[in-house]
Amino acid sequence: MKGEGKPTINDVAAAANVSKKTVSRVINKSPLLSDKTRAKVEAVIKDLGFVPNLQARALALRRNFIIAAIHDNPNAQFLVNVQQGILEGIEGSEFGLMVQPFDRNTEDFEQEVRAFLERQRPYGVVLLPPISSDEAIVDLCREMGTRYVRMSSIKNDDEAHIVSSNDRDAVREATAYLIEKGHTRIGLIEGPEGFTSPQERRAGFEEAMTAAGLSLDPALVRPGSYTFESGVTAAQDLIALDRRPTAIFACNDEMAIGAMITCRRSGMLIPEDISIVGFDDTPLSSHVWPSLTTVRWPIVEMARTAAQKLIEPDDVAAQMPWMLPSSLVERGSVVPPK
Amino acid sequence: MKGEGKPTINDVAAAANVSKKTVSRVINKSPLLSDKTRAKVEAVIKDLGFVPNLQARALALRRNFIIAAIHDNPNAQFLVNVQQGILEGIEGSEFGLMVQPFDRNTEDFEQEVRAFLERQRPYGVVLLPPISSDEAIVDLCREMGTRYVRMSSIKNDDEAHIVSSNDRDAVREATAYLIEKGHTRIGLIEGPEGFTSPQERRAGFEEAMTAAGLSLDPALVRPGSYTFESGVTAAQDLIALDRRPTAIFACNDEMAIGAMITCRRSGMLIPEDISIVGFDDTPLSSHVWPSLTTVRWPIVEMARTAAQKLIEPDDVAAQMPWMLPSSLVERGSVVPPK
DNA sequence: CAATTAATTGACACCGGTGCCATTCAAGGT
DNA sequence: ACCTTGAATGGCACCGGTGTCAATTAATTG
Repeated sequence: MKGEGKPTINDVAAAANVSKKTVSRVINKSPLLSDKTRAKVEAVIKDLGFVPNLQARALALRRNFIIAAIHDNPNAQFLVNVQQGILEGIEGSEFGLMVQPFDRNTEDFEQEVRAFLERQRPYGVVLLPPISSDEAIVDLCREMGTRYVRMSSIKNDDEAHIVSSNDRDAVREATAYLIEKGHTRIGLIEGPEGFTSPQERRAGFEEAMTAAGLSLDPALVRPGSYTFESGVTAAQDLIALDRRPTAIFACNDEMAIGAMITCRRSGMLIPEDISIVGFDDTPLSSHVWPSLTTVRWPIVEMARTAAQKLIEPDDVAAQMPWMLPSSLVERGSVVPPK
Repeated sequence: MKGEGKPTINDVAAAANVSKKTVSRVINKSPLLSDKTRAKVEAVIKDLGFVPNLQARALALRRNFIIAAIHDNPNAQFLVNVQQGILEGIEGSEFGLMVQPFDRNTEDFEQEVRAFLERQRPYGVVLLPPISSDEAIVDLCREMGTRYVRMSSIKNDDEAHIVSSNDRDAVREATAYLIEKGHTRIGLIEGPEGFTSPQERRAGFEEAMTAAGLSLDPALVRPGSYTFESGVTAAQDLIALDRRPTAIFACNDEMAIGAMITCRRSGMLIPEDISIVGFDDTPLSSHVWPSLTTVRWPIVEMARTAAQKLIEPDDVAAQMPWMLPSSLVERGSVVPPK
């Protein structure tokens, strides 16, 4: 083991006077190995500063030590939180995190994903919403034998490869909180159609209203698209009503802040004249004035769990929780109605 | 090439009736190959859907097809922009993007970086600020023979491994813009000490003031730490002065918005009573009211350039630009003073 | 104590490519 | 026509690990 380069398994084997296979067993924590040999080899490994070459292992094992986060243009804060969570999940392991966005609007979107998976052969992939609800991609993972976990808001099939948040419960709780404060005319700004998460949020809202014996006035339910502008538009509609709502629940923070600014611009005081609740707990929500009461998605926890499920064996992964709780973050944008 | 698994170079070689080495030459675009053979092999590759195994190549070439972004807790938007840039830079290549944050405050920070580099052996790393100014990490890369590019705001030595933005020019331009509008008493909210980028920004500010024959009133220069709160504090100081500034230049958007909110809360109108300019062009800056005039860092371009420099040969990389222009984004927070 | 059986360890091919050098073959020089 | 030279390919070891199965050694049993 003279030379310049990093020591290899052969150097270790020679120095410890054992076969390379035995060294391999040590670094793989194989149980069929005498404690004496293990100790001897470990000492040599430490002494030489040996680090197993992941590329060689990847070749032999046919799987790379990489977890890939596959996404389609989610917002920055979300993406960063997911990355943080995944990194927490793989911390202490040998895995690395690879990030790969795709544009679902291109013709050969599926081909691109396939090409990526074939090239980098990640050990597992975390599918971020909204891509996580694309069944074609899930099929692709299955077909290629790539482990995957979907981040989503509901468990839409019986498979184990999913982590979710209980948006519905959280929104029910948030709405109940408004009702408890005394609000009865509550506006709802919805999310974009065709996705499960806005549906769940709306369902939670309805459940809370129904449970409290309140009727659902269709005039108080406005469409939205998760954008600031759509929050503005929806809020303009709501405050133009004869009987304005005394509170608004917006299905995400951006719309909530759009609504907040719109209300204020038309002379209303927040929260005195109208209470507002958002969803997501973006950094924005604590920077606005008054700070926004909102629901916090357990994004980091979900991502961490997803990553852990990927690197654990199937039987262990199946034991792990798949639904993590969202929680209400009380700030300054809610008071009882006048 | 019956079987289940993906076709390998051997399958291609057999089907094309050439040696695997020849196939290797084709996929490496080697020039010493007859066009006829190349065409034949390429047809077979396409026919079989052969994708070279990057892990095997990584082993043989001793370098992984991965570009790693190494950072220490930068903000979310910045991080995402960098990722986007790097991904643009490696688009069309076989490279993947790996993201790895480190905590510079831990004892064995350097060891962690080393362990990461030894394990994953990325082909190249992009060092994000503020980690990019850590010479120990740069030395580590050099020692390990890992290619690297530093994202930073000035070129502090004669090496080629750097991409920057010309903060100084941009701030000079932005300040000149304020002066041109008629402002003469301009407040400056600085960035944290000990980093090069705030120094450059301040220098640009001073250059513009000097060039316009304006003196630099020390009372108008307030410290800041790039946080919302520090912007609030600095603005409180500035508007408490007997002769208030008619404009404020904040070294980043967060502080600018902190200043904006502080001014408004003490009854001033923006921009009528005071003009404000920020730096960074965060999404926030177009969401506040009035929208913030700011300087846009060429983050995406810098990251793209950095990635391209990594995957190109040295002589090509040396030809690429290393300083990209920041630019002033005119919005609604600046008008001439009353 | 010999015969089994279980626990350790080693030999060797193989994962799928690339580097180095030998070989083949057509073209150019004399 | 013979020798030289260069272009186009092939052969084979090697990158640094792992899987399979055989070999060796230790422990157990009748």
